[in-house]
Amino acid sequence: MTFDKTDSAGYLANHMARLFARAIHARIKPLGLSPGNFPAMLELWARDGQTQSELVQRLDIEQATMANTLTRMERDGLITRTKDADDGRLQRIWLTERGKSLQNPATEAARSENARALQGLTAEEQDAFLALMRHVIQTLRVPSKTP
Amino acid sequence: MTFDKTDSAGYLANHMARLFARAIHARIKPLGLSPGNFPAMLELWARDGQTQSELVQRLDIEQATMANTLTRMERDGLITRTKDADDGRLQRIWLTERGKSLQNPATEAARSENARALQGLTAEEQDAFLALMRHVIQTLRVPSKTP
DNA sequence: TCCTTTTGCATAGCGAGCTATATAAAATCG
DNA sequence: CGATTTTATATAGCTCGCTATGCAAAAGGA
Repeated sequence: MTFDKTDSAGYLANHMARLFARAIHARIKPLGLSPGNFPAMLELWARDGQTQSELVQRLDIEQATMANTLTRMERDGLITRTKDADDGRLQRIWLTERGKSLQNPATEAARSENARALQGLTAEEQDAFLALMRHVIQTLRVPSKTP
Repeated sequence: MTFDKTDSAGYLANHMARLFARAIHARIKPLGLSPGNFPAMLELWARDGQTQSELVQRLDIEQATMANTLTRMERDGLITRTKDADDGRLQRIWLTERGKSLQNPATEAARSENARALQGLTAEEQDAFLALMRHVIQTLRVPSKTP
C-alpha cells in the first residue's frame, strides 16, 4: 500500500501552515512582530486587558505556550502584565502604545498575504476553502477516542 | 477595520495544522514516532538510502531542520547515516529494521486520522479540499516580492 | 474555621521549525 | 596545478508548539 503525501490532509495542512508562517514572518518582522504573537495581538487589539486564561481559551493554545509567548511579548515591548486587584491569581494583559500602534500595519500585512495565498481562486473557491478549513478544525477539536 | 481570525486563511491554516499535529502525535507516539520525522520516514519508505539534500528538496524543509531531525531519528533507532563512498560530502540515510517495520502501522494511523478529520465532508468536498490546499501551497511557494 | 480542591500562572524540558554561520569535500577556473 | 567557488552537512541560537510539574490564591465543604 502506497501513501502519497500530496493526498494526505495532515501533510498538506502542515506544509501550507509552514509556508504561511514563512511568508507572514517576512512581512511582519520589520514591525517587530513574529507569527507566534500575532494571534494574541489580534485578541488584544479587539479587547485590551484580557487575562491570560481568556487568551488561552479563545486561541486554543496551551497555557504554558501562552505564558512563554507573553513573556517574549513583554520583553519586546508589545504588552505589560498587571495583577488583578480583585483576584490575585489573574494577570491582565495590556497593550503598550507601541503594541497598539501596530494594529493597522500588521493586519494590513496579514490581509495582503492572505490575498496573495488565495490568488488564482475564484471568490466562491476562496469562501469554500475557508469554510472547509473551519469545518475540519471543528471536527479535529473533538478528540479522537482511540479504542 | 476589523480583522476576523476565522476569515483569515493563514490563521485557519495554523490552527488546523496544530490540531492535526496533536492528533497524529497521539496516534504514532506508541510507535516511537513523532510528527516531525513522519515526512522523512515516508520518503525513506518509498526509497531507502536517499541523501539528506534529497530529503530537504522533496519535503521543502530547511537543511538545518532536516539535519536536526535526522540526528533525533538516528538517536531513536529509526535510521543510520553512512558516508557515500564516491562523494565524501554525501550522507546517505538508511532505515533500520525497526524503521522499516513501522511503515504499515504508521501509515495506517495517518490514514485513519485523515479520514477522521475529513469526516462529515462528501467525497467531492474532500477532493476539493485537498486540491485547494495543493493550489495554495503552489502559490505560496513562489516567494512574494515585497517591493 | 480549617482543610481540600480548583483555578491561574510560571517553569523545566523537549520537538520541530527557522536564520546565520562554520567546515569539509568536490568542482571549477585561471 | 593551485586558488576559488560551490555543494553537502553540521552547529549555534532563536521561536513557538507541547507535556509535566510546581506554587500561590481563591473557592468550597466538613
